[in-house]
Amino acid sequence: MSSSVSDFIRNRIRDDIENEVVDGTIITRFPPEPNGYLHIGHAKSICLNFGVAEEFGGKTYLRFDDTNPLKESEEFVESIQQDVRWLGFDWEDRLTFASDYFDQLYSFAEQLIEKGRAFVCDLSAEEIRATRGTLTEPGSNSPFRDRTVKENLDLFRRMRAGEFDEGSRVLRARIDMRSPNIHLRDPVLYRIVHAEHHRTGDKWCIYPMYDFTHCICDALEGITHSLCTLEFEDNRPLYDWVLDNVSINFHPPQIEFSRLGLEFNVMSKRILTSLINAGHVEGWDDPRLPTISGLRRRGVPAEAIRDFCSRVGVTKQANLIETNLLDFCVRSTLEDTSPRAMAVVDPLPVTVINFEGEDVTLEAPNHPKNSELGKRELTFGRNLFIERSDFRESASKKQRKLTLNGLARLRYGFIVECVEVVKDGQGSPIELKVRYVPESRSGQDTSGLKPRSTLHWVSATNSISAKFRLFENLFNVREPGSGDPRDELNPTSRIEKDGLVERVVVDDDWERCQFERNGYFIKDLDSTPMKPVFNRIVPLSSGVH
RNA sequence: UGGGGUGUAGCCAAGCGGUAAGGCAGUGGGUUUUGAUCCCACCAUGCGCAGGUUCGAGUCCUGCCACCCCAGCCA
Repeated sequence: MSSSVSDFIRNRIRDDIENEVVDGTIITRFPPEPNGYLHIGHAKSICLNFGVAEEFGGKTYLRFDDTNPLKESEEFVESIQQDVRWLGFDWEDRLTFASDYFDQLYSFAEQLIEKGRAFVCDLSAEEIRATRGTLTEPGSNSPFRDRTVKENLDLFRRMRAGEFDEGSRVLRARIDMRSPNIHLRDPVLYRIVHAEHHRTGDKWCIYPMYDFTHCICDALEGITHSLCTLEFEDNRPLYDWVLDNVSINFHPPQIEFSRLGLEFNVMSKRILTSLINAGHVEGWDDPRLPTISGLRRRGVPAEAIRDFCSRVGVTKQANLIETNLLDFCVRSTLEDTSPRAMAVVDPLPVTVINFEGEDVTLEAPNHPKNSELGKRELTFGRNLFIERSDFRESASKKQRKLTLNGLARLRYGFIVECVEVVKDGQGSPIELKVRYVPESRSGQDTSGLKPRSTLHWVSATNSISAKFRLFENLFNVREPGSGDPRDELNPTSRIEKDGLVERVVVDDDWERCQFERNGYFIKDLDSTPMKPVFNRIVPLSSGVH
């Protein structure tokens, strides 16, 4: 029941329990609008809401805030549920929609009218804007502000009945056009939208606004702590006003925290959508995107995202988290559990000139520490491949390269000495001729040689060709989103390589694994039986600087 | 220039009047057949700035400065 995590929200809840300001269990909610896919910023909110409830023995609702039929769809409702579930959270039977409450919401609106706290306004959107005032000047009252209750009720019912055109009338709260808080200047509560709603169809042609809906839904569901992001701070007085002026005997406190910022990434649905539409990325699940579906396809485990969210913490401070923290979380959840294999992303052919006859079968553990992950066989023969970048004709002792006339250990195999470099017309190596040291076999090495580098490799007989996708930041500016995306995008955010992978990885359909020295990879859904495709989830951390 | 917020290390973040936790990053070292992992050590005389109160201030008071959010019939 007590938690190791501590932040101002959990402290507040702990106090509320102690001081008995809440009775019964803690109830939270995650309330997305189904107008896009979830991203890692939502994950922060999901981990907070579900996490808090879990820690205090409470419950969490998944509530879709579906009050704007123009932007919402079933596709998003489904993907959001999938993402929340994948992240490891369970709302059980507490799946709700703001649209479930449309009837109740409507009668609360009539209540407001009856109390003289709301009125039907015939001003156009432009006129409302013009009379709202500015940040420094007060607004002015609508000429329709003092209509009688009877007239307001009649008009509002006719709005609902579909007698009026979109934009011709709205229901407004009657608060204070001179309030320094612009949200309190007679905010719109209902607007006319003649559109099909993904759940309620054509039952309604008037739809409640967020400020009217959210607080009432919270109250009806008995949400004990309504957690939202900082930009809603100015909405809080309106949240409270609505609940104070409607007959509901429950009033959740709204508590705001700062949204997640991740450097070199954008969370804005608008920008994400435009990146997809402009073809800069391939869809909501592009592995370069910070969307949950993108991270999942990238290979990031849900556990790593949860760990990340907990390490980031919850405060009111604006933040821009470094990507290295996410990378760290990914590596540390993968380190102990991922089997190892070898893949050569950019192959350089190697001929073992003193090797004759049948291939030698070697054995390699699938994990250097965790023997439960088993072992596999490698075959060593005359034709091998190493990473092109692992060879240099000459290199300093610091650089762990195979050099001409130098030695290197082929991991779990033999020590080889490079005796000749075959080059193309441009002078770049196209083949290495090496001699292996027969008595240097891994595990029974009697050669006495101590080469300073160990290289990963594959043999022609036990590898198959594969595509590797290596990712970098999608953007090359820390805080993108302000300029033209084309100037901010990283042109090398996705690099594709044709290489080779140990065939056991494909044959046995390994899920995620570490290709030694290259990073953690996962098989992508673009794979075909002939050509597997691997996404690099994250490279290994590099000790060289 | 109105209102609402936020300022503690490169990035996060504890701290609740008693002498600056922790994580990531970084640096140095050890182990290592992955430049991985793991282990050890180092990393703020300093808490936006300036005053004040106090035996004692990141914590209280006053003034200033910087940054973020708000003028949708979006959420």
